[in-house]
Amino acid sequence: MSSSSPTGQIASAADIKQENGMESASEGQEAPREVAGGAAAGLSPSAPAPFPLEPGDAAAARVSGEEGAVAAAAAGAAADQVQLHSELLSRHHHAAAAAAAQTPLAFSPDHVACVCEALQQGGNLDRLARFLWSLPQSDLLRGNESLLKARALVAFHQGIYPELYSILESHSFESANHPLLQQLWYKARYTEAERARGRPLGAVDKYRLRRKFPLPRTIWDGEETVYCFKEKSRNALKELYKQNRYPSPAEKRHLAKITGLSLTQVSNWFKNRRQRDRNPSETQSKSESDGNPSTEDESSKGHEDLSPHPLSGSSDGVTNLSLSSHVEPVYMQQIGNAKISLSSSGVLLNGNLVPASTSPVFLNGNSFIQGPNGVILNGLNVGNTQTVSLNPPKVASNIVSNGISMTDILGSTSQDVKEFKVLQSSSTNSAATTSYSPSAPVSFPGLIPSTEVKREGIQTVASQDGGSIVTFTTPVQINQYGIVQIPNSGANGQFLNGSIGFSPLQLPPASVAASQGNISVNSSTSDGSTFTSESATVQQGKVFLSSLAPSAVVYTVPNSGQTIGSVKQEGLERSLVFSQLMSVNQNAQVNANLSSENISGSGLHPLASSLVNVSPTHNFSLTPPSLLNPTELNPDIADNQPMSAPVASKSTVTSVSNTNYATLQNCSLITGQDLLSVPMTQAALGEIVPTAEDQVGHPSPRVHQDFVREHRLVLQSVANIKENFLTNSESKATSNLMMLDSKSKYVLEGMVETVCEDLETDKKELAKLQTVQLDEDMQDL
DNA sequence: ACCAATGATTGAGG
DNA sequence: CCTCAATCATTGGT
Repeated sequence: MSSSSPTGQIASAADIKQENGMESASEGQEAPREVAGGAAAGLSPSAPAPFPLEPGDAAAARVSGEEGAVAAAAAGAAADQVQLHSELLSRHHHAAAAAAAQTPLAFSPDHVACVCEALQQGGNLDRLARFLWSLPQSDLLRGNESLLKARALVAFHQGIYPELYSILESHSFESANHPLLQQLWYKARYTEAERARGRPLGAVDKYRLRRKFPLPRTIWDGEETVYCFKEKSRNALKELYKQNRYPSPAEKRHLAKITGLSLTQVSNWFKNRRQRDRNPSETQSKSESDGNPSTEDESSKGHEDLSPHPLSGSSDGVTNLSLSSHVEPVYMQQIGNAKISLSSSGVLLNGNLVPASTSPVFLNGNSFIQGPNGVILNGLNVGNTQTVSLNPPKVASNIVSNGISMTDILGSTSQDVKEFKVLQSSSTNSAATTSYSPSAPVSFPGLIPSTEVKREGIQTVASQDGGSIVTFTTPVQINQYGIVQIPNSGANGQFLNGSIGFSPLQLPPASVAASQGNISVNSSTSDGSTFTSESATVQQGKVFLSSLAPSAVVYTVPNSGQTIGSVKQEGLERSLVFSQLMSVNQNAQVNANLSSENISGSGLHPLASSLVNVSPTHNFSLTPPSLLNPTELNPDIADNQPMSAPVASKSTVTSVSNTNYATLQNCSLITGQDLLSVPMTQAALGEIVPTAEDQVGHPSPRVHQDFVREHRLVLQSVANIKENFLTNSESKATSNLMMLDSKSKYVLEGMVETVCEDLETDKKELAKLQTVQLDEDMQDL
């Protein structure tokens, strides 16, 4: 092209502003876009918003900066290649010599890269072009990213767009280069279109082009965005908004940090959100929050004032979780690029960000499962517009989150600021832990980037009802919010494996599984040093509580008194809802209360309502305060007293004293209709209730008390269980089994990972873990 | 092309 | 610097 166009031309600030309505947010947007992992780009074409343009245009400006010196020097040298050459050679002649051996040119790839970068920085594309021309087609340089980038720049500069596209699509560039390359990509498209059209493009035209030519994954992380914000960011914002419409600056900062958005964006978001909530008339929005316009947080709005929630007071941040009982609008939180919708009977598990705040509020609510046949929250809430508030368990001051001292995280506590820090106390500093970077900041509690966790394998799960076996062919994934997505393939409910990771400071992870009247609640927690997980499942009116970990919190909801619209499904015979949160302390007891009504009515088996009551003798620091705010449920039970609900007459209760903690595996398996299986790996628990043994036997697997430190062990165990499950189920063709499959392990990982703030690192680490796990699975199979 | 949703901007007020 | 109200611009759907 005309040499007159400087690098900056790629996108002038003004230009950019026009192209990007959110230009002011560019700083913030840039990051998010880079980070994410990708999910099927194909599904959602939504390309990231117009890039931030910093890089491109900034180049010129930046020249004067730190890099300026280098760039200038290099550019100058470029003017005299020979000189530069000799300089470089003299300085690195060893490497250069090596390179020289193969090519006529005495540049080592590093040198070339250096020069390319320098020229790019200097904006001297013509010289860069000449320099590139002078380079040999050395294999050594072939994969060099700097060189490729330079070539792309030159191609753009010269208007050779096909080549530009080719370059951009042929090499996976580092995320650091994405913004610039994305600009090139789009700008080239615009230019092409403009030429073809013979007139300047309007904003809409450019938008169409962006949609038409989505960025190749080589220069885009694939993170899906909606209106420029990533879903996860949006969810995080929503979560906080539910609790506090007026976040403090600290909260905003933290939110900005975890969402990757800029502070301005966060502020704008809240501002807009408030405004739009205020006058719904003008712009009814809010609908999107949970996919369910009708319910959603409207409730909160309705009765809540606009003032920020105290969050510390007795009210402790109230999270309003409202689930719609509507049959059709099954909402599934969108994760990554995959949009999975559940069928009417589907179960939805939506784990949202669970903010851990230093203030006494921990909501792990927000996660819910919604479906015509049942609504389940991370163990929290069920039913329409129920308000659930949980008090955070008190945590010992010495809690460390994977290496991060609480103090750091809680530093702002005094300000009554809810910091979203997630603490992962489990496996504290255990060096054994394979892979996660302890120091990494946490982005979302117990979550794993969806892309990381996504599992494509086919999950076979037998549904209870009708004994039909449902196979999941769709990927199940857990996203950063700990959301477990399980595509619901049929009319019959499926089970969900929960185990949504909560940070230790938060409520114990509770996950729920439900299928046609079956609910399983799986929660895991840790008490600083012990990582445990419990699970409770209800199937066909049965409840399985496999183990209680210290600090475990369990909710129970006697169905009897409660009218939980969403939970009581038509087709659902017996539904169990845990509405009551109980805190478990030393003598923690968890009682699941099943309403006989539900159970009996459906002609369940005797075992129909079986409970496992576990009382860990373990002493943990978490104190009572973690309760479910019963206000709407059972006011009388509202206190931190461990509550034991009356056991339904028909229910069988098994109680187990666990001196230690339960392992995750306990909850990995849920047996079929007549079975109650509560595999306890702990010796103490050992012989638990193998009710119907013909069922999957229990894998009892090797449970390691210290599995806490060895995630892999745990994972492996899970794998084994899975295997067993499969085996058994096969033998019993029709066996109705429910299993919390391997997904749980991901959850586990996620919990561990929670501590990591550095997504990049997380991903890598996770990938490793996952790989290991997969390998193990493969072997097992 | 139309429209709704949503992020950003602007100006006023505190 | 923050919030609010009004409004603009982009995005996403149809």
